[in-house]
Amino acid sequence: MPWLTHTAKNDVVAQICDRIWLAVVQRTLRPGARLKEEELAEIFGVTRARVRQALVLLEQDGLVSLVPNRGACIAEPSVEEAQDAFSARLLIEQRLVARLCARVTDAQLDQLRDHIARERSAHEMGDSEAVIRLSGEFHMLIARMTEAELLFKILRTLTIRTSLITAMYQTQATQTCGPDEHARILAAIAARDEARACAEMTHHLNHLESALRLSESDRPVSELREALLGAGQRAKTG
Amino acid sequence: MPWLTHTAKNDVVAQICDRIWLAVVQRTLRPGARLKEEELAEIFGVTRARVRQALVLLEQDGLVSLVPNRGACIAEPSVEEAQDAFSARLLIEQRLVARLCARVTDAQLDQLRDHIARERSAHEMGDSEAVIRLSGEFHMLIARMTEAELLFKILRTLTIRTSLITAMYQTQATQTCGPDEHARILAAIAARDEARACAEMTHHLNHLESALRLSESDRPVSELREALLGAGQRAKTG
DNA sequence: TTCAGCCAAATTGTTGACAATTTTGTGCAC
DNA sequence: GTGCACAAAATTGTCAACAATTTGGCTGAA
Repeated sequence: MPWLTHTAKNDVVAQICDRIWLAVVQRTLRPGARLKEEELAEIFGVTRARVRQALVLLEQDGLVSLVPNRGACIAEPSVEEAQDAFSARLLIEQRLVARLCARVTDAQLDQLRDHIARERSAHEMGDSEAVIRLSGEFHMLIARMTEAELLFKILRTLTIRTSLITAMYQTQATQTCGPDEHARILAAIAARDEARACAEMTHHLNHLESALRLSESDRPVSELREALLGAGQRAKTG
Repeated sequence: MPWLTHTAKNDVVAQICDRIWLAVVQRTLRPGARLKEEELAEIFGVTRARVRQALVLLEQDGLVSLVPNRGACIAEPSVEEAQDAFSARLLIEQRLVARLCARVTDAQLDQLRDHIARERSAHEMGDSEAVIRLSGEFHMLIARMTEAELLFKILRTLTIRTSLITAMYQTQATQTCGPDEHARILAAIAARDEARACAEMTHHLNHLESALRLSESDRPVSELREALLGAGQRAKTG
């Protein structure tokens, strides 16, 4: 079910990746959390070798940072990295949505409509896990429909990155983007209006980013320095 | 020295990756070539585990295809995949070069000039290995200078892909792009002319792609079917 | 008290042997 | 001679024990 899955098969390693990713976006696993191989191995009922493979894959996706001889932990993307990720994602998704406008079929439009309906349903039922999953899946669905395999792959890793970033920098205000903006994107695609679709996608991603604490003024106290120097010092450095 | 290197450290695995990549771009290892783990392990004087790690990384970069229980071989990107790769690379590099125009320093310009000089030198001396390496490095240098870490990473894997594609589909006519087009790109960057820099980069990449046998009419006879049916049959199928 | 040095515990990295799978080769029936 | 079944070889996948590295605490001297 999860869309993150690396290989299509019933791969144990891919399942481990998915579970870790899910724990991160659900904020069960906080950024910086230590990931001990043996512990994970026991949790998932596999050997350490499998866990190790999963960690390597997750590092490639930027979800965990892997330091030689010192183990793995959930990555802590900086504000700059966060902005980079959104910037890259915008570039890719603009291209994807434009491309889809030119080639989308009616069947695909129905599929997208169906997906948004499911998003709405999950939203109303308050199933936050489904909301998160489906929300990401919408973007991946568009990517897959464009049949640009490479951009699809790139977007997959970028989505993983932004998932982590969202989990890390999110405010109480906006947990996830509602399905409404997705609907607007879909409408533009259905109208085969490239410019509008691009604009809606841009708006959507900018909205997503702006709902995070990425400004200088109110960063989260995740960084040790900031946290320990306290508010008094921050005025000086800023 | 090689710019492909995955991790900055003196990582044995990264070296294996580089050696394999180099063998591919030098056409010593042809697409489709079988990569037996034990064989590689013996060649590089390492254990199979290391080779395995390298193969996983190379698969992520699209240089080798890895089939469960059936081993690894040099990937054989289809024409569609080749076009996708160039298309994606164009998208990324346009962005990168535009971004660099806005932030390039004089020192960086000197560095680029110096690089092109080395390209020229290698070109004149007929050192084809250096030409290939430096040619790729020029693009990576631009990417690094923009300080967009993510786009840099993405471009790295795209460059690996296009290296393979070039090796696979290249004609006798153009082995590699000469340093002249790089010089034109640099000139546009030096003039801080975003539009022109983009255009030059676009021209350069299109030139690179158009020098390959990517058209329907004359595909390489890499596929077994094509190769063994012979020219007589090809007329029928085409 | 403080800090360098050192030892012990915990954790990661590596290896080689073993299991599972696929491929290749052989023989038998038809 | 052809096709199928079965066995043997080659190759990949997995594992658990062992080695190397780091971390934290302890001791003892300045």
